[in-house]
Amino acid sequence: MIYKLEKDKIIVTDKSQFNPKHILECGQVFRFGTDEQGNYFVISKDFKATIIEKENCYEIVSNNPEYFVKYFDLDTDYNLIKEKLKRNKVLSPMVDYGYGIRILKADSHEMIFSFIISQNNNIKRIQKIIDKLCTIGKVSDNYNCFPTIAELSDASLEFYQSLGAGYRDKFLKATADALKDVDLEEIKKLSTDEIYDFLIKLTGVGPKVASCILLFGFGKKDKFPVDTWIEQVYYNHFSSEKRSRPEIQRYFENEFKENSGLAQQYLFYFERENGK
DNA sequence: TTCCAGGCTATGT
DNA sequence: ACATAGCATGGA
Repeated sequence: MIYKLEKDKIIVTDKSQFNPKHILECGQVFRFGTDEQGNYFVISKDFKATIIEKENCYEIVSNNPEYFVKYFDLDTDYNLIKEKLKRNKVLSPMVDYGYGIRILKADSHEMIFSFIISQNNNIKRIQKIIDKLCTIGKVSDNYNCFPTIAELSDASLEFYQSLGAGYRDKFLKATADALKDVDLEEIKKLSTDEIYDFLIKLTGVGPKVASCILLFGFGKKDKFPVDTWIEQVYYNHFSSEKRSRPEIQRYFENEFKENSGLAQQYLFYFERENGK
């Protein structure tokens, strides 16, 4: 057990496998930042958490501690997984570099819209577009909740065009319409392959975006999304042999199996922080 | 100015 | 099934 759950906060007692900078800046979610005191905060769905560093622990202060225990995957021991992954000698130093990364259990429809926006885009602009999208979400405290599917499908094409999302605006509108009468809780009961087939039919969702949604929004930790950064880290550190993105994905998923998603995050974080 | 960013759709072969 | 042009926007 790496945490204690209290009424209004969580105490994370193992700093070796929980680091807010690593967790939030490795690109799995986009609604985060630092406050005036330099504390990281994150907004997910309807809830907000602020992470305060103490000498021997982190305190996660939030309006829903139970939600954030699941969100930060605190019942999983990442040190065991890290030992397994470090058997790969190329990955090993990258695990040490991003030692505090955890795979977040984010909201599924929030991930669908977030990663449609992410395609062929940069993280700074993705964050700005998502912030604007959230202005139609209800206000809680001093922040906007992520919009519900009803709010998203009620929004006009003109609204989506006002986000500065470029050509992705019509993808967002089409997906909002497609999800209007879908219960994602029912989709979650399907197999991974069946969920993938459902996701990839959505306009603006291809193999990479679907893999990200499965990994972060549906808890499918055996998925290894391949984007430009992963392509780069593959050629820089693993092989110079030319492979397509689906081939690179299969290569890594076969190498890292049920922990592919976490391995992918170490690689992505390392390359983004250290690559040019 | 040109290139690139957590790629996808549409349209060829 | 695989290859590639075009795509909106903004920052380096």
